[in-house]
Amino acid sequence: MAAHKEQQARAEEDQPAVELSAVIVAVSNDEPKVLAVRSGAAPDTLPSGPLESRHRTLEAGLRSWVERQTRQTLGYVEQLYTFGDRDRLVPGADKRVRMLSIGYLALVREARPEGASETWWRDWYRYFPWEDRRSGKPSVLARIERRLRHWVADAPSPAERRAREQRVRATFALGMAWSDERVLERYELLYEVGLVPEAHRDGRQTWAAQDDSVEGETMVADHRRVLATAIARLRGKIKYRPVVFELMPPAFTFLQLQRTVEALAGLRLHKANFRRLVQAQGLVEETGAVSSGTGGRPARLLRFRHDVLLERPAPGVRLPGVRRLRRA
Amino acid sequence: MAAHKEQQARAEEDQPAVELSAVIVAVSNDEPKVLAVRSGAAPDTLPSGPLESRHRTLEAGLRSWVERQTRQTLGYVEQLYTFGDRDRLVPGADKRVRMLSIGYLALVREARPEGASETWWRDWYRYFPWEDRRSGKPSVLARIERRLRHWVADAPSPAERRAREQRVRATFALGMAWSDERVLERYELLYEVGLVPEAHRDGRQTWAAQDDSVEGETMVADHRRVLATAIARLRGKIKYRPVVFELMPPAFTFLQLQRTVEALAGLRLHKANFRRLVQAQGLVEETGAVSSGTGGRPARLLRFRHDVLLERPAPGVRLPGVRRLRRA
DNA sequence: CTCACTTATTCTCAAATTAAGAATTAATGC
DNA sequence: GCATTAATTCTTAATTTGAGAATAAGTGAG
Repeated sequence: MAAHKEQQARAEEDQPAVELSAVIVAVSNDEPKVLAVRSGAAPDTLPSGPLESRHRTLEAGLRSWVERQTRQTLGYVEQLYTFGDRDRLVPGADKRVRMLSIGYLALVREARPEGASETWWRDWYRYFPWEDRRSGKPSVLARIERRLRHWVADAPSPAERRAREQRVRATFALGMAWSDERVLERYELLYEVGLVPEAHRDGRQTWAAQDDSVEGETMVADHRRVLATAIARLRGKIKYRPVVFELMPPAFTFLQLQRTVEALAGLRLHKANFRRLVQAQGLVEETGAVSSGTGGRPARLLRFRHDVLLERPAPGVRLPGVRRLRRA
Repeated sequence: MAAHKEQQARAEEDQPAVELSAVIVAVSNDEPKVLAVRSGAAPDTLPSGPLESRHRTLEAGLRSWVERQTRQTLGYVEQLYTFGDRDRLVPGADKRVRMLSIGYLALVREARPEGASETWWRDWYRYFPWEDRRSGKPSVLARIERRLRHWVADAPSPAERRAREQRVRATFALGMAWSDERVLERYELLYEVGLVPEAHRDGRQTWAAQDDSVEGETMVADHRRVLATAIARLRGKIKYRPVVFELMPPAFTFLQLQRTVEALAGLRLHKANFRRLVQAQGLVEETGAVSSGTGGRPARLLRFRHDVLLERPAPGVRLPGVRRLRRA
């Protein structure tokens, strides 16, 4: 078929560049950390590397260069998403080559000292300060909400106004329950409205002015978007698969587990109910030992029951109804 | 840096081929259908096409050739997974080029007559007969279970035996509750044990002999695996996002909606409870009209409330506890 | 040694949600 | 008008949550 041959030829000349990039997550000191690469004064980037032909699978390729480059041994690894908009150009290429980037989420058990290159563990809430509600509504949110309300009020038509209003309500939960998983939707809204510097950097026409940007550190290219995707995925996943345990040491207390989940979800949970839920699901068993000085009564140490992975349909650390803070 | 330059060079020579492939789903006559391409006597394939540089986004590229090739207008589209094991070779290429295939799930509202090429709507349970439990346990399962039990008994060591046992229990629910979402795990287990023809075709050393394969039509390359990924994703998604409505006509009855969900999940649900759940979530509203002759009392017609998309955190058609069939 | 303090662990109880099945309603075709 | 077929509404028991109180077991100061 002529059409087919033509397609073939076109496809070949298009040959996009392919890279693997990784959001590598650890939790230490009850804070969620992500591995970022810094070079000079430029914004942070996510570690990324080439796809080499000697690796049989994509995941093997990823593990290989990450472990070489960052000296981290990856535990759980999961493919996130393939990013490939045409604007993601290979920097410095003479012609417009599409950059395909296959994003991965990886969990590692502890934040070891940084690797060889300029690689650092950074609290992920630096990039998304509005996502951390563990000690009540963060102050950035007041500013964000104010600006979004202006944006809504400024809509060109009543229909558009309603649309904007609903979008803001759904993502930033004005008046309704905050949904910890809407990380990407929230970031995208801020981008479209022009409240993050990336929007201006990318030359978008936006409602907000350049210096209207809200707090939160930016990243190179669309890396902050990739990170948002990762956080959203992880926050969703902990609820139906026992992935938190990939971030825990071999033995831990209920409270440590709870703090880790809270760090990821950006929410505070009710202690007694959390315990009951985890226990009821049979996700853990006691080691017999107790933790030494945590200040008060010593806590029993737990370990993850590895057999649950094979045992039941799909257990996960469900969040026991978010604890309502007495007063904001 | 020398190392960097070397990497760059290596990456270039690796240049993998990239294609987009689609699992296009519709439900008609209460059966889940998927678009498949047949050529001659070869097994079915999923429709797929090249990534062209003129499209700004991957999704736009996908929509473009699917709509050209199959004459279907795609509604909801979501990226599934990027498949890129090195064994997926470009057929007929002289050297070993890696084939990267970005899989998409697309939902269309109705199964229109097939397009130009040899494209057909096929019941997805042809490929996965063991996934349909709407009228009780399908008969293939008896055979599958028998063989898996043998495989367990045949383990080389007690430890391996236990591992196999747990894996079988978890996926095929021997003795426990069936999990509709474990489609991929079940397929992969059958593949590894050698109970599907693909395993032998791919030249794997397996426990089962070639003619031990269980019922269920095979597909070219790893397409059956891609389809399993799609079904699993869709079965998961309907529970927390209102995607079923992408498959429904503009007006429908509760029972039609229920039958559609059942078709996807491969399970029967409790009628009254399903209704209550959907209603309580405010996913639908009455159109005012009623359906004509469905045999008995006419049902009120419903439409999807489009505003819920923007309104609440994450509504989906939750499955109201699977109805226990009185006796198997 | 005892008290104040801190965190762990267990209990309680009301409220909300779910599962299952029965009862009631409204058509259709003899 | 009656039998049949579905749709729709109700009922009831059981289970699961959400919230907070009560109790237990350590530590360090005096």
